[in-house]
Order: sequence, then C-alpha cells, then structure tokens
Amino acid sequence: MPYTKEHKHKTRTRILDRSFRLFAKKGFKGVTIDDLMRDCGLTRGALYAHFSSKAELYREALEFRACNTKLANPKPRGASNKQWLSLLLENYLSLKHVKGEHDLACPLAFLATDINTQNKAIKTAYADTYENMNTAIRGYASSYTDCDEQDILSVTAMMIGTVAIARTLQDNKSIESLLAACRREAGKKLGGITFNSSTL
Amino acid sequence: MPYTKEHKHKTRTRILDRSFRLFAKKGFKGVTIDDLMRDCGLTRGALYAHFSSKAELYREALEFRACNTKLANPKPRGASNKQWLSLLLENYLSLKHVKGEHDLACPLAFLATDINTQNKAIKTAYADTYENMNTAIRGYASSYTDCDEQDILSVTAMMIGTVAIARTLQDNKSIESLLAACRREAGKKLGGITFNSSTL
DNA sequence: GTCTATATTGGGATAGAC
DNA sequence: GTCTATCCCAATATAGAC
Repeated sequence: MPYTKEHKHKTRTRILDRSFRLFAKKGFKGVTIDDLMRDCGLTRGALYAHFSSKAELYREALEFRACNTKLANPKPRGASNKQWLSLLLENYLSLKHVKGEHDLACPLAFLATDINTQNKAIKTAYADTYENMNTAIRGYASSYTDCDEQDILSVTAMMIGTVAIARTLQDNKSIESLLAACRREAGKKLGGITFNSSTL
Repeated sequence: MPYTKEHKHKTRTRILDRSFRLFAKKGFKGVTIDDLMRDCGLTRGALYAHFSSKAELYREALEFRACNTKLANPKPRGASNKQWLSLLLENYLSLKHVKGEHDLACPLAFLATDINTQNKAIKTAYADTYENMNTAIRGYASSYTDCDEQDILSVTAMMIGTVAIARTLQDNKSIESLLAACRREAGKKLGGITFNSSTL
C-alpha cells in the first residue's frame, strides 16, 4: 500500500493551505487548477482525489483558513483580554498582513468582493467567518470596556475595509497612513488600546 | 454616412454604463464580452470599435462611474455641507446601494478585491477614486466640525468595508444591522450627524 | 459602426495506466 | 493517489462583409 492515510491527509492539508493563499491573492477565477497543483508539486488530475470540484475546494480552503486564524483560537495563557486584543489588532492592521506575508491572511478582507460570484455554500462559509470575527472581538472587548453591538460591527467593518483597500494601493506610504488611522480608531473604540506607531 | 458622431458617442456611453454595472456585480472575469454587448443590444465584434480590449473597457468604465457619483460632483445649492453630507451617507449606507439598485454603485466597495488582479492603469484609476472620496468627505466635514485626516480615512474605510461585507451577506436583517451600525458611527465621527433609522 | 464567422487559446473535468 | 492524455466548452480577439 504505497499511499497511507497519513499521506493523503498531509497532501489534502497542503492543497488547502496553498490554494487559500492563491485564491486570496488572485480570486476564484484568477487561479487555475494547473497553477495551484503545480504550486503543490502535483498535477491537475490529483486534485480530484481530494475534492469534487474547484468550487468545493474554494469553500473548504476558506473554512480551513478561517479555523486557523489567531482570532478563531483561544488566547494564550498569561495575556489579558486587552493585551491579546491589542496584539490581534496590531497584526491585522499591519503591512505584513496587507502584503499577504502572514501565513494567516484574513479571508474576509482578501475575498470580500470575490464571494459575490460564488455559490450559496461558499457565501455561508464566509458569513460564518464574519460572525466569528465579531463574536471573538466582542468577547475580548466586553470583558474590560463598555461597548455595544454597533461598536463591534463598525470596528470590524473598518478593519476589513482598511485591509481590503490597503491591498489595492500601490504606494506604501498611503497604505501605512491608512493602517495607522485605522489602528488609532479601532484602539479608541475598543477601550483605549494604544499603539506605538499609531501616530505614524 | 449612416453612423453619426452623436450615435457613436451615445453607444460608447451606453457600453460604459452597462459594463460598469456588470463588472461591479460579477467582477472582471465574471463578465464576458458576449454578455456585456448583448446587454447593450449589440454583438461582440462591435466592442472593438470603441475600446481596444476588455481591460481598457474596465478601466474606462471605472473612471466613467467615478466621475458620475454624487460624491464626485458639487453639492446642490441650498443645502448646507452638513445636510448634504448626511444625505450622502444615508444613500451610501443604504440597502438599495448594497443591492446594486442605485444606478450609482460605488466602485470602491464593489470592486475592492477585484482590483488586485488588474493592471497598473486600473489600480491607479481606483486609487484616484479613493483619494477623491476622501477629499470630498474631508471638504464637507471640515467646514463645520473638527476632524483630522485619520478620522476621514477611518470613516471611509468603514463605509467601504461595510458595503463590501453587506453585499456578501444573504440575510437582509444582518445587512440592515451592519448598515445601521455604520451610519451611527460615521455620523458620530462626522460632527454629530444623526439618522432616523440609526437605532434600527 | 456593426454584423457573422473564425482563429486560437485556455481551463475544468474525466479516463485509464501505474 | 497520482500521472498523462484527452474531451469539451468558453472566451478574447480578429477578419471581412455590409
């Protein structure tokens, strides 16, 4: 038996990880199965041993990434809610995130308009991810500061919008200004978090 | 001479208008030239009498729409800056806008992630549109309230993010909550604008 | 300026060997 | 499970008639 269960699972995970990166960068139609599988060190035909279609892969890759962000996972011991949220914001609103150099690009920001041409299952996966982001931030923030649901919704919309727009800009100075503005405002609204670089 | 200059210009304008709507709805790769020209009551070949390529059309359509929004044009006489800005916000952050039922969908929100796979000229057109939006809002708001550049940048990012996310959601109640949250926050930050429905 | 016909390329999915 | 070869459709762009 030349291919073990282990091996199949590892390959599957590799495909999910790589394909999310590519979809985030180029959108659903901008990625060909050839590109993708070559990037995984495999060939086109192999995909269909793991996923039934390109759309199915896209959905699974979105869910895979959504479950593996810092926001979706418990905070480490020893950090206060405020400290942890502050770190999350700093990561999210960073040049590295915008440039896709994180291995944890946010699907919400990177796929936002791409979702509109996808099927219902994909839209639902996206909406779930969005809800989870709101829930996570609400959970941290409400433990130490007063904020209502509208505060949370407006902050996440700003964060997602900021990263989505920043990604389109060609000039790093503009990107940095935008990120700094958003850091300041999000910090204010989430109970007075401050950043070293927020006046940049 | 069966085709006058008038006629050509009118056709060109029709193509720009229709194609923007389609691109906004389905993205660059989601629109075929066949779809588009059929929508204009023409056939594929005719496109190339007006534009040299699909990408060129996309860029021109973006610029065409960007020049024809309420934000890009002078406010009507008789409205105060604050009143006018309030109306602009209400329009922008409306269900009609999200659903694309305006004939003035905002390219920034509708094309956000689509821009990343386009050429430099298109990115530049998009960035110009973005800058114009910031400039217009800054112009109105700074006439009657204190706000710095970071306030403006964070408000526009929130507005664009809100519409982009709202568009992906399948449930109208979620959309309305998000819009209401963003109206309230934008209103606050832009000198105490209030809306009837902002507590919805 | 617009049409129809066509050249050409590219990409999703399947078949069958290993 | 992965490979290569192939089927098949779709889509951009051009050619040439009107």
